[in-house]
Amino acid sequence: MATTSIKEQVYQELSRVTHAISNPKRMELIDVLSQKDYSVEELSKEIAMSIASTSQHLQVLKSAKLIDKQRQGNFIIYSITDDSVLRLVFAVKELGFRKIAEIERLIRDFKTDKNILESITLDDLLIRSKKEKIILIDVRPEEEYKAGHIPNALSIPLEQLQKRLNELPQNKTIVAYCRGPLCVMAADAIKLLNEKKYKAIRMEDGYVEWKLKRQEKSKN
Amino acid sequence: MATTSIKEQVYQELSRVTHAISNPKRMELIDVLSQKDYSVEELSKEIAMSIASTSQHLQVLKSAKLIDKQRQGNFIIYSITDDSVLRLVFAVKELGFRKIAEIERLIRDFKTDKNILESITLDDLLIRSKKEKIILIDVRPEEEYKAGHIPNALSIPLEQLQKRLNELPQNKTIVAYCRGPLCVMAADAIKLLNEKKYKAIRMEDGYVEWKLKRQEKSKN
DNA sequence: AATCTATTCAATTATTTTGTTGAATAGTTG
DNA sequence: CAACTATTCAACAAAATAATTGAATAGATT
Repeated sequence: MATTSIKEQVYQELSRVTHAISNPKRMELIDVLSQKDYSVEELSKEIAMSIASTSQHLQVLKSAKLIDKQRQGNFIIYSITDDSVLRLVFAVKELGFRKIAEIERLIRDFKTDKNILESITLDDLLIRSKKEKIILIDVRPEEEYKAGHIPNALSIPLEQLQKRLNELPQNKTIVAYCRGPLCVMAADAIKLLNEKKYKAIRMEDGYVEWKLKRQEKSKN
Repeated sequence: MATTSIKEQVYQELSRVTHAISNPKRMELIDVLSQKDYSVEELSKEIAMSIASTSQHLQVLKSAKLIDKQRQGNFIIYSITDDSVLRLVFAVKELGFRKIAEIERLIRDFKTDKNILESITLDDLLIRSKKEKIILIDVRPEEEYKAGHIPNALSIPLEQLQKRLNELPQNKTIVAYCRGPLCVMAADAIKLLNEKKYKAIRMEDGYVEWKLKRQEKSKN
């Protein structure tokens, strides 16, 4: 019993995984990388942090095997190692969103602030789309859409929405989604669409949530 | 943009959850509590740490809403708040066991050390039990068995096994389980049984793993 | 081969975390 | 209601973490 037991060593190693996600910025990095692979420079902009610090956080994530890297020309591109990382982050959010009162309050404030009166989930979308014809739009950057999107979704990045309004029918319900519950893009899209008298609602879930849900269903 | 955005605040709050499980001892505490509710004193013994430190760790887990407490007579009994905590820990292990080479090595050493030549999973058990009659025994402390166990399992705590050998048939396969992959109890039981010429194998999954698997199936 | 540039490393400082010991607290039981 | 005891708090020292700046590195391009 002089040496640490194997059990303790395993817990020690496991805590490297949890330590890696125990920092807000690193969690945000994983969230961004869940949408699409990115370079250090792009990630640094996305999480509003110096390149050196971003790189340092990426090292931590890499050593915990949560992300991989790969050179592409001048850039080094980081990516999520596999879907078990998505499931881990999903489990954290599932717990946090439901149980931490402070988070519930923040999300409520967020919705009030963005004037999000109505929003639906993936399940709601499925049910509604059986009753009526729904136009589903993906307002994330086109690159993220290309990397993967919900079937039948139309790619209309937020910054192009104003110009491309004519592609959308006034008489049908439009559902917009982006990166997920914490992302503002879909909310901004809804605001614009509502001003232009479209019938538009936000979906909180994004592509990653859809992907995880689909996997779960196909497993049984 | 002077104040931190809501998104940042949410990540900050979420990181309290991940921070709570980012410590080996706290992770072990959750694992123990996953089996059954326990008092501070009992937990302190179980994780081999001073009562004051154990209590301190329990505070952290409580403030992240991972555990609850409740007084029972002279004792304060801690418990897992709900199954989303089990799912979170499961996700961490799923990732760690599969991806961290160091953990794989430790588990391999553990099996070699304990001379675990053969071990099966829950899925294997299901398949095998359709072909032949299998005796499933739960070698955890009786209290944990009472708090919940796999259906049709017989409770034979490890320390009673020697005395109660006569309850087990020599001609059938015996499968023993305990708290899960990191627990030594089932391995010790197998060793004893094999010495006594029983045909016995270890199941790596425990009650918690069974519970999660059942939920997943019933969801779809 | 030399230059260019994205990325990583190194050193530093302020802050946070961990585990101990011993004292304080609060709730129960006789 | 007094004594008891499990639990928590407080204070401390050692260790680890986070973010910055500026220098070094390692590929790619010309």
